[in-house]
Amino acid sequence: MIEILTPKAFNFEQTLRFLSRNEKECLHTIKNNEIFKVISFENSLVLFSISFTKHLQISIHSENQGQKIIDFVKDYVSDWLDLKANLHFFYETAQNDEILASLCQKFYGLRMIGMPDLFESLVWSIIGQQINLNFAYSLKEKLVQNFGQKHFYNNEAFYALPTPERLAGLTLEDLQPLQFSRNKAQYILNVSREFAEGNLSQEVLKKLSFEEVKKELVKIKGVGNWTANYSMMKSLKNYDAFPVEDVGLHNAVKTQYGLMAKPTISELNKMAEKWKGWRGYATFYFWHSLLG
DNA sequence: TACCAGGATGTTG
DNA sequence: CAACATCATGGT
Repeated sequence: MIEILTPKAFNFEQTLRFLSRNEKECLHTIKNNEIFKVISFENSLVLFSISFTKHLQISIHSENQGQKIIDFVKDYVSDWLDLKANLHFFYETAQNDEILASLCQKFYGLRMIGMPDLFESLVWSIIGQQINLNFAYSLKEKLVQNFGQKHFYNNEAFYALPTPERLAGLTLEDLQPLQFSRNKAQYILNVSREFAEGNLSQEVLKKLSFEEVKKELVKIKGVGNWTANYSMMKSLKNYDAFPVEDVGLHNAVKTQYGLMAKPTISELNKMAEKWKGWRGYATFYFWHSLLG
């Protein structure tokens, strides 16, 4: 058993609530308050699980339990659950906005559940463009089950995202029967090829400034402002990345502020000035409010 | 049936 | 830079 100490402001209950938001989610599984996930490490799959009693307990359910794997999984979990952020500064900023402050109180200790793998967040956000979330999960499930990596444990299948190389080798005709629109399929192929050919990598982007990273991402046809900001907040820990075009955010803001209509982009940009420095984190809290 | 859904691209003024 | 048209799939 591997233990990861958690900061004071850490709420495992809300973490589970977020990770359970859709039954079709196929890149992790939750059973009895334990989170299972398969990730790829040095060309092999590693299944691990996370439970919580006072602190996080990690179990690795693969043959290889070497120290390198343990360290890799610990880093992954710390990144995924965003254990290193200092929420104090976010909550301090939130005091500028009564509505956000009340969400912070309600969800105290909720951390921005991310996607440590940039490729995953790009694929997922492209899938989610312009369609409802439930259908998006359904598309992701088909993509993963058809082209992803399968790992068996106790006669149960766990899936990992297809590699960029696997998806880069596909054609539109492979994806359209799965109900991907032609544009959506093409956008996913575009991103996959950028990664597979080594034109785009998380390591290189980490060295660039906020604006430089966004510029690199938006170069890819199919990645616009929303997708770039989504991936930057979920994978690159840009806590101020702000997907202002997000319909879910619009709905949440309308509800939380009691507005008659959804805010326009420019209205929302103005409102979000109060969250500056933490606009991505604020967005995540508003999204969480949609779970009811 | 028209409109909406965790948008993006391209054209036009 | 803003406003619009177009894309294209499923749900209500």
